[in-house]
Amino acid sequence: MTTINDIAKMANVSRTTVSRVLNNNGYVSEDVRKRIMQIVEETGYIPSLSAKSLRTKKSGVIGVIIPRIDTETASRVVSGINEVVAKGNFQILLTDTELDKQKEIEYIRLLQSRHVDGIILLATNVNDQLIATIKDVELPFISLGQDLPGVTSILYDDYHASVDVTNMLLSKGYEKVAFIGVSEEDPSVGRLRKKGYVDAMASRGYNFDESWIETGDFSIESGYEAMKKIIKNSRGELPSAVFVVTDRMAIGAMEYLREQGYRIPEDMAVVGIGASTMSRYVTPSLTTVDYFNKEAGHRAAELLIQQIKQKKEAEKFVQTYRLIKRDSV
Amino acid sequence: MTTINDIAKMANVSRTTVSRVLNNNGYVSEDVRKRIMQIVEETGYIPSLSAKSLRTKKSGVIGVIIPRIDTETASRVVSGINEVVAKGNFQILLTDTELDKQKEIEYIRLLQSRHVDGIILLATNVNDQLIATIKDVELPFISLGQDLPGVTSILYDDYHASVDVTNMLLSKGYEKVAFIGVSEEDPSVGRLRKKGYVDAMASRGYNFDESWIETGDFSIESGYEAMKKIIKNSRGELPSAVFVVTDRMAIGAMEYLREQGYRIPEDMAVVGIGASTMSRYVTPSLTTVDYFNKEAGHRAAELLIQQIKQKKEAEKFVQTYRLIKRDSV
DNA sequence: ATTGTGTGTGTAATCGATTCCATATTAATA
DNA sequence: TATTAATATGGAATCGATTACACACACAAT
Repeated sequence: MTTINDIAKMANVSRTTVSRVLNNNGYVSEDVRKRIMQIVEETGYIPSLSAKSLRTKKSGVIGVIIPRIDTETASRVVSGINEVVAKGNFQILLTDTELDKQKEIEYIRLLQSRHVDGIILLATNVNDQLIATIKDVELPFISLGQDLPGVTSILYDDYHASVDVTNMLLSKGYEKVAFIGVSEEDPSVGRLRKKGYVDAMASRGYNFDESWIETGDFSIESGYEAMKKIIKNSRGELPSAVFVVTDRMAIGAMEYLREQGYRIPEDMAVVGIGASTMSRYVTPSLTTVDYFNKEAGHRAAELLIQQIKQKKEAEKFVQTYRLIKRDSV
Repeated sequence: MTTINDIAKMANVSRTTVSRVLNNNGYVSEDVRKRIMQIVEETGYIPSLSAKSLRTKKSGVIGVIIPRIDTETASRVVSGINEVVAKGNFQILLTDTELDKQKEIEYIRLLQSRHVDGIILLATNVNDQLIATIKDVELPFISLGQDLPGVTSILYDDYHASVDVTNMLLSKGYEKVAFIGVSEEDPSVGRLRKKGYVDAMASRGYNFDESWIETGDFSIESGYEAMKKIIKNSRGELPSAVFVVTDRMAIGAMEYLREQGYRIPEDMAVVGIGASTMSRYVTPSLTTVDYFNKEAGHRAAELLIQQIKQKKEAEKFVQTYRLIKRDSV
């Protein structure tokens, strides 16, 4: 590998001058600049970013921590992040926790040791150790999708989206709305979305059966199983609609209903959240909520880059959402 | 940030000794080792990987170049790669070309300057400049999905998969098989898959109309448009089946057929490639080919890590595939 | 003639690790 | 007892960049 010293020698100047040319600062005569640039071209020299990073404490890399890449939500977010950071000549160092909470913390440390300029975290849970670690690393930090105290967070409006969905169902005359959620360890998807449902039901004076509420684990299969349980448990009084907090689980639920010969939406309406590509192409097409994941990624990246440029107070941003009405309701 | 020097000072030893403890090599007394470890714990010290990388010429990072993250194929591959490299304590530096050929080359250079230990490339095209660049960087390198001369490549068996799909359709009595492909600039998806179709048709003695062949750009919409064109162009003699080289485009084609009131598969059978999640949940479920993308990712990562450990000659590996028969045929 | 300012370039310290080499102590072997 | 080997530690060079500081020169202003 050619180094800055090699270039300097070949151009008969000091490495300082070469550095000046490369970084476009300080005074350099046009003559020398040209000579150096030519040698750089010829040799195909590329500066070592490890060395640069060691010296400048900046890496041009931003760390992204996600629970799983192979979900549409995550890949959309990452795509959004990438579009923005690439413009700022940053790269993404991607880490995937595979839903392991402990790894969220480990990876924050790891990214710190790699001198990333900032971190975007898609957390699946919130706990004190996590918050403490984030504080401790003292890096520009964005939480996407979970409200982390003291940390700039970009939030989906889980509560209101959930209220809207439930109200929409109630308004359409589906009085008996079942619910498939996820573990309440996940404050956004688990707790808030459920709270929205519960509150909306209560405020409209509908009482609902506990047996209408089931929990899945984000997978299609778990949606299928949850639907099965709901049907099994509620013999006698079948719900007329089911609100599922993710599209994938909703697809699973639909699958079960289809298998059992229930018509959607005549026998049971189904609503999901996520606006997955699939939701549009299943039959019947699935009513869902678009969370604009890619835009959230954009936003996160923009905010992070701002923070990298100058430190800021923690802020909270709530993304808009949009109810997409389709044929499953 | 605490550095190795701080630790050394606190423990009253030289930084050499600290380094020995941290890297578990050379002789260190149990006494000193414990003392150092305790201080490391207390301070939460993490070694600077930039410094380490500068000195050792290894970064523990592997570069991944993909055409788009927000496709199921790519995210599965990345997930597969991640599962393997994470075990070896590597991280992924992700770059997304957004289908820009020139960026493939740029990113190889960039990753080189970041001292990645190796690169996995999901190329969309093959050209001399690309090959030359790969040769030039002299890094462990894996091409996934395209056969790059002189480069270790993991290949999907596009040709035979395509032959099989076509034969399967012909055997089932669909004699008039239309085809929706992509640009032949993409040797694997564009050229090989088409060749498989053409050869299979020819070898069975079926002649086919050029008007049955259309080209899309991987998007669902382009599949829709291609299907529309085929139907429009072939008035009089409608094909009885359509072989679409990606699931997404196949879904688009199905959408058009449904809209126009054609029954699938009675009026027109449809086959895709990719085994996307969607393919299973659309109605009718889509017959497709599973390319085992995640496993391909595993394989790529394993090979890369092997190559990082010791340089090897370029090899070619062909992945298996599996025809998944569903209701669209 | 002197001082100041804008240019242009180089010397050397620095970032935080690893590692070669030297040295000291202790234990084992001849 | 002398010699060798194993164990334990430190000094200093090194990786490849950036940057504070110093210096030299040209030209304008005083």
